[in-house]
Amino acid sequence: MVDAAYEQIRRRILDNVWPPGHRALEQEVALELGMSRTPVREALAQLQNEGLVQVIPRHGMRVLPVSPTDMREIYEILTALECMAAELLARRKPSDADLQPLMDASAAMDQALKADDLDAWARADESFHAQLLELAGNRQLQATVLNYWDRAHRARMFTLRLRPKPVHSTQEHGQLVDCLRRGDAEGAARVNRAHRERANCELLAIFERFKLAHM
Amino acid sequence: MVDAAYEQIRRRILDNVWPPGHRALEQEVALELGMSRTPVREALAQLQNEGLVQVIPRHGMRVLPVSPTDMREIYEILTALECMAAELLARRKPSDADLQPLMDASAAMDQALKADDLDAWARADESFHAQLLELAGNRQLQATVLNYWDRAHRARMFTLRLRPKPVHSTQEHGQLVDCLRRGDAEGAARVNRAHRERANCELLAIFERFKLAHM
DNA sequence: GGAACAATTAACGCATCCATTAAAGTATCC
DNA sequence: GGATACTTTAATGGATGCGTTAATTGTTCC
Repeated sequence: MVDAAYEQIRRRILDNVWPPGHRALEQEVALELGMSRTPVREALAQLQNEGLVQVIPRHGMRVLPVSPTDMREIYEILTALECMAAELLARRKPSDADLQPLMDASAAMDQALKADDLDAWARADESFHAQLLELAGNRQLQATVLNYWDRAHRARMFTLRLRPKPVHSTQEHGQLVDCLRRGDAEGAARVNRAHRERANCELLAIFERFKLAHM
Repeated sequence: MVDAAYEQIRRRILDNVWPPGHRALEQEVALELGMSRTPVREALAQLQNEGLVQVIPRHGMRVLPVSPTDMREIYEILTALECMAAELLARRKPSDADLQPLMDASAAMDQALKADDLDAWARADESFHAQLLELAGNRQLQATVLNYWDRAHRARMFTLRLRPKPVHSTQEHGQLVDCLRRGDAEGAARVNRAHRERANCELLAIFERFKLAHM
């Protein structure tokens, strides 16, 4: 039941049903989820150290906003970790069959872009990076990166429609897959890093411009 | 009180008072810490997703061993994140005053090595890396790295007296500080990476050799 | 009228309690 | 003698209750 509480609260936050700044008492959350305070407490504690909410004694929980500073920090970390994932994968000399999921995701991104379906594009992009992590074969890394993705998720969704069409991404993903296929760890890290840094720049610029500090 | 429980359990684990594999029921832990099961439960949940214990329904908690695979994964992550920290710090063009704590820690390591005091050396080494993180100025990074350190702590302590005297480390730390002082981000990352990879190799080799899989 | 102090309310943190369920032990049957 | 089914035990997860404490409101004094 604590899992149910965790998942439901997490979903509400990620989907902006409970927007940043939203407050609720333990009791209110418990009532809404149809359970007692105990599992809610545990779920909130969990979400707190994942950085999604803050629990303030006597004031219940508060959905944490993501400041531009947070975003910068998170993207710095994600860049480092994902480059590492790319490098690890390249070192394993993956076969084409191994890389198929990545190519599928790339193709899906392409198609979504042609169809002008940004949501589908975002899903495919996420899938690409998830597959990359999966293939890198470091479970701890995977867990950590997934957590940071959660933290950045809302901001990404906000900027999705504010930034130029992600035409570069497909090409860059292609380059990355090439490096991986060649087992070129250095290259994979470099390409992925460039990809990430460009994307991060774009995002952060929009973020600052729109003064989305209140997210 | 949940904080007290968390700290006490964590200490017992890190100090090997409760060795890897140690089991205890919630009730027993609660009794030992002089509190009820509720705060213990919450502390254990926390420690579980930090990777220090596992909570098995009906069998209480179990102190998690660290397998060679875990160690490899953890060190991979730590390498990536610490290189990033070095790079970030170098980019900020730190003044000599900023870098003073690092040089102090380096000096302490030197001194401990001369006095043949491995524990003091380990503390100074930890302090060096902690300062590096602090100066890098990314809070999230700091929290994540500290967590991974905890996970690797026991293994490090075990290998401390099994590996050759860490004479290289001082020199490498010196090189790193030089890069930082010059604001040479690339160099800082490269030096730190080499430093980490060498140390990791040593540790993992010992780890495998002694079949410390049961830790 | 404003500020300070007191009283009341209510949210939280922990303890306790209870229902559920899994594990262990025992007895019976093959 | 072994295996299966049933009983019993005990640990857990969640609910509830209670003491503590902080916030708010009301009252009084300046």
